[in-house]
Amino acid sequence: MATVRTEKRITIDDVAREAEVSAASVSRVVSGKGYVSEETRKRVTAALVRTGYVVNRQARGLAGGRSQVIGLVVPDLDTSYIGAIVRGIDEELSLDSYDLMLYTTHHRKHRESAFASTLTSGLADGLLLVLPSDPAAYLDSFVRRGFPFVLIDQGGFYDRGPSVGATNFQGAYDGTSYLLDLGHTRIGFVTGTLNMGCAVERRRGYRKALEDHSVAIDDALIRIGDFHQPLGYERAAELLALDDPPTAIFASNDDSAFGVMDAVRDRGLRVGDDISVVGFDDVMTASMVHPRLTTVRQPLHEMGRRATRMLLNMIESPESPRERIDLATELVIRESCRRPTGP
Amino acid sequence: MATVRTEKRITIDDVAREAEVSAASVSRVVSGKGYVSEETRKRVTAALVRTGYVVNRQARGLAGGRSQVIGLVVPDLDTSYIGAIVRGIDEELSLDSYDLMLYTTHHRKHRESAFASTLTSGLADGLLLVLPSDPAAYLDSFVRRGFPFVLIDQGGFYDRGPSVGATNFQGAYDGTSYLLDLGHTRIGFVTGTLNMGCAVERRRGYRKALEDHSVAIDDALIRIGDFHQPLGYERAAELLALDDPPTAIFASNDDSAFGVMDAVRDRGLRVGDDISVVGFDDVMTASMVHPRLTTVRQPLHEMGRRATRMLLNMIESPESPRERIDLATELVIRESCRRPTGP
DNA sequence: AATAGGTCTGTAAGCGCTTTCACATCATGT
DNA sequence: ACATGATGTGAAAGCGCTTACAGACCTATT
Repeated sequence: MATVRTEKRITIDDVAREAEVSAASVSRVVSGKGYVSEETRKRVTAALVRTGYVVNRQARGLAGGRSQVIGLVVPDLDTSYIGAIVRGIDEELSLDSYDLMLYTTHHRKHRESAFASTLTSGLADGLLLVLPSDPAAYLDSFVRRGFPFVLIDQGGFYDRGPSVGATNFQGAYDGTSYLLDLGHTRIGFVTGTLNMGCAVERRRGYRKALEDHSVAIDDALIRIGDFHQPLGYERAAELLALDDPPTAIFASNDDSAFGVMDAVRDRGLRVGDDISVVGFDDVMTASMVHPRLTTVRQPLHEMGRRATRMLLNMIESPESPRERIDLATELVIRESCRRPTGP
Repeated sequence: MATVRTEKRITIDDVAREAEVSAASVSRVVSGKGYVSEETRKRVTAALVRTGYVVNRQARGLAGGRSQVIGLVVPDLDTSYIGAIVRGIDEELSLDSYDLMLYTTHHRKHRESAFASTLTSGLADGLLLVLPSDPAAYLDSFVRRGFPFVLIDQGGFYDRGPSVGATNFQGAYDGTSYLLDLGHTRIGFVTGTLNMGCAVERRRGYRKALEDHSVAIDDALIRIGDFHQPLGYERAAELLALDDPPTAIFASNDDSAFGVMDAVRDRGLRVGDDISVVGFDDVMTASMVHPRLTTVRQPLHEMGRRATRMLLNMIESPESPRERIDLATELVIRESCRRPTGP
């Protein structure tokens, strides 16, 4: 007898034979479009169950249908920042049973464009880009070719495509204002990577808040960071070593803020009591460190969802208008800030 | 004039026409298999460049070739633990220009099997599963159908498939021994999720080390955790509230260890000086907390790479033997442990 | 000189699906 | 009674690619 090696794959024709209808009818039942009589639907559904049919996505994609795949390009997977966004994307996608193709650029720009061409050549129906390093030429080509895409947290550099972001300026403004209202006047600021729009916006928010509260801007208090903990530590250490050190430090994201907290502690000071610290993002860890970090919450999860919903809409109805939305940030007050102790 | 809406997609026939050869020849040049004369190769290559052709993966997949996609199923993306593994996978994959299809189960088991059927129905050439919650029936069906897959860090529950993991037992043994050698005899242990093989193995390593050092096992010192920070905090708090509290605590992973550290601090004790803490994994943050965490390093990145390489081999040569490998862990000594202070 | 085999190429047959299209059938409005 | 349109169905044409397959042309080997 022949050895049973790989069970034969069940195709739409098998189902059609089983239900004694044409493959076209099966297709109509499965995809839910076109006219099908109640009778036929029943027969096919039964046959579907009996055979255990699973549609072949490749064939479907090829035949002109959607591939039901969307591509996601992210810089990396190391931060829970990305994790939160992806969770949102994921949720929304599974609602419409789309699949996710993941591309990690690791900040190497050439990979972004390489992915772009693969994905648009039939593999994906649309593209989500998180923090694209420098919204390069390929985005324009998407626009030209009418290929659906949405930028997430791209922060203002590329303005010809739909995007969802957060109110970075306002968030930083709020965080800084909170510190000012507490009575701080020497507030250090650790920026993010300044070739990213959001980082620039946050610095702008910080500046504007000081201005509005008639506090002079001291450039010595503004240090350039990179959104990561080690450099946050470094910058905070520099800030604290100043002759006239700040009484509070606002970091451009939580990761940096954790670095700042470490630096404060390593200098023998207490976070909160001696030096107030504010972060940005509100990643999960922010509420787990001690003292729990006061931070500007970005609705990352929601950003993921909204971007996905937007993309899915664009795919459904290509004529829908391209939006650009910024979700509201929110100051989350915890225990890392106090009134400054008088000299 | 007709409006230019979407630039016509360039197919293999376009290239063939441009190079004045048959589509078959183009295919042979692109895929690099079959005989092609130098002359033809040149012509085609030139045409390829001129037209900017990108192969349509769906069509290639359908036509019987590989889809050049591998599926990855992970529980979530919140931890840098997964991030490290994915980075390894990613690296190895891009070497062979494979693409990654990502599925996040969020620990919901039914999603695992749903993904399994989608992926195996033509979408992916192989599957990588990180920490499959409970290596269920679908794995058996993979085996039966000869569908290539590799389990990552699955830790011993399913033994019919190839896998790559780490020496969990030995790692825990080493960590515990280190603490014992330092002079600790009352060593608390916070387990991971015990329905996971690795968690069980680590507990076993802890026990064996005590045994080998002739230290009695006190079950009151073993608390069940879940690999996450909050429960780590909880369990450590319980441990420290004991009448005869431990002088050291070994957490089954770094995340829990961070919780333990917080609990120690919140009880007014110093990590290291008063209570030694050891973790497992060596995620990036472990070297960033204060004091820096002594931990058992798992080569996560390497695990990702090896698993991927293994999978790719299986895809290439289906007859290659199925391996099960465990990569060595390594104790990384930092500042979170001291000799116990005598009473 | 005859045969064997390697090299190279194009034709054509699908892969599994969706989607016209043409053709039935049926309820409705006049 | 008839046109009208909505409803339902299957045959067949691809989607863009890979891969036998067959034929043509070359060496080598007997």
